[in-house]
Amino acid sequence: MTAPARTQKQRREEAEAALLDAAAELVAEQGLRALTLARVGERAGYSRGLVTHYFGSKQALVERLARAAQSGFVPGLADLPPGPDRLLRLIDGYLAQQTKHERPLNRAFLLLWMEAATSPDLARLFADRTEAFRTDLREDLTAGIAEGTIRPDLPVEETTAAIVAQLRGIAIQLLVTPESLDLPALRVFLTDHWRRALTGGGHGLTR
Amino acid sequence: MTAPARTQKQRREEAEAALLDAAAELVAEQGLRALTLARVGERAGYSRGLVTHYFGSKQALVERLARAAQSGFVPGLADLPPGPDRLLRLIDGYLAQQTKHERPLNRAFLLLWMEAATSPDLARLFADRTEAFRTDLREDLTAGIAEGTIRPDLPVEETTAAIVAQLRGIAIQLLVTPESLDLPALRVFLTDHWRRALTGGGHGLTR
DNA sequence: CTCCATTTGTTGGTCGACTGACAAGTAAGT
DNA sequence: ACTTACTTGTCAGTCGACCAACAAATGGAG
Repeated sequence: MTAPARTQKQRREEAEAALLDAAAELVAEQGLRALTLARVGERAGYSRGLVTHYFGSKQALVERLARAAQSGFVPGLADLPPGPDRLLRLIDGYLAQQTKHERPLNRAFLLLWMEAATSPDLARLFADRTEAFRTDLREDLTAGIAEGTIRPDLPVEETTAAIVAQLRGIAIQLLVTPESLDLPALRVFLTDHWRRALTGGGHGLTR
Repeated sequence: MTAPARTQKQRREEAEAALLDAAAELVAEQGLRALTLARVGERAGYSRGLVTHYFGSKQALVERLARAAQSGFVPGLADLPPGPDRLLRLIDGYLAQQTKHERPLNRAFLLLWMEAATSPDLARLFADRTEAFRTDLREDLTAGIAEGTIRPDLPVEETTAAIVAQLRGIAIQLLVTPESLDLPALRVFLTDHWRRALTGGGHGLTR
């Protein structure tokens, strides 16, 4: 056997990825309470014992999953310079992301973040992600203030907190009762709403 | 025994209230996963069997608890007539409520609402409450538009959704990492923010 | 290159703990 | 007496963890 079908490294990585995918799916579908080691293993196409063998414990699996779930970003924003335009596109992009049959990791992120309310371990993990989110917004706001396109008396900290909370609040409401929100209309409304709020007047921001 | 210390009705009602209180405490502390029939009974000062006897099943207990948790209102608003002032006080009052070592029912409400994301039964229960919340806001907005204190082109539906989501998003963030938010500053910011947004200009609403 | 000892991947059995439900029993109120 | 409040015993199911075993891959010695 000089040329085995799959090397050990491959086998391990494939299995580990499959297990994490399965875990994300389960959380996305039914929340943490549906995440049992047996289900993860079997949905991934393996046996129930493998998860423990690789991740050590259920808690370790959840932590790994939580880290993996934090990678969700709004695409197409990296090229934009910080400023109000990027911020508005971030808002719009975030909301747009919630509509498309959300990838499991997207749903899993929100559900795990909610679980963090009653789990200090998770809370610590998610603090970073939230802070990174707010940091991006902070950059946009300070850049806008510096270039004069955002009113200088806008409270930066409070604004970032308000935006993050609003976006996540909408995302959660969409999880609970999707039909109670008109997401396309909300996208239009919120971009316009924040455009007005940042400039301080009723005028458009660009042009 | 012609004069018993407590009548049967009293005993039942006391016990039932104690059980519901205990259930709310448990959910507030650790979420639904900590809500076991045995714990509820024993924390309430009874035996583990009583919960089933009164409520029939765990699901029935959770539903009762969910209904009880929906009674949280911002006090001191009933006397105000619908309009932007009442709306702003509702926002401020809602946020103020999140600071004071939240009564268990307050926390329990949010946590159960989050659980509703992965539990259709709960989702149905909470749809009403959210709708009632939004209805109040709707009344304020339409009244303000009618009396001319709110800009007439404000999209009412989207605004109510945005406010509810924002308030709940903040409340959840406070549950997860309370220290990451400056609540007093947020109260000031948000009332001012919405005052501006409703009028459409940078002017104050009253006076 | 090949064989074999060793490591690593993977499985299924099993144990102890916990949980919800129920039923049979005791005590208190009517 | 009889109903209602309340407790205790118990059962069946589920779960996380550990373990012993088999299978596949690896690497070094001949």
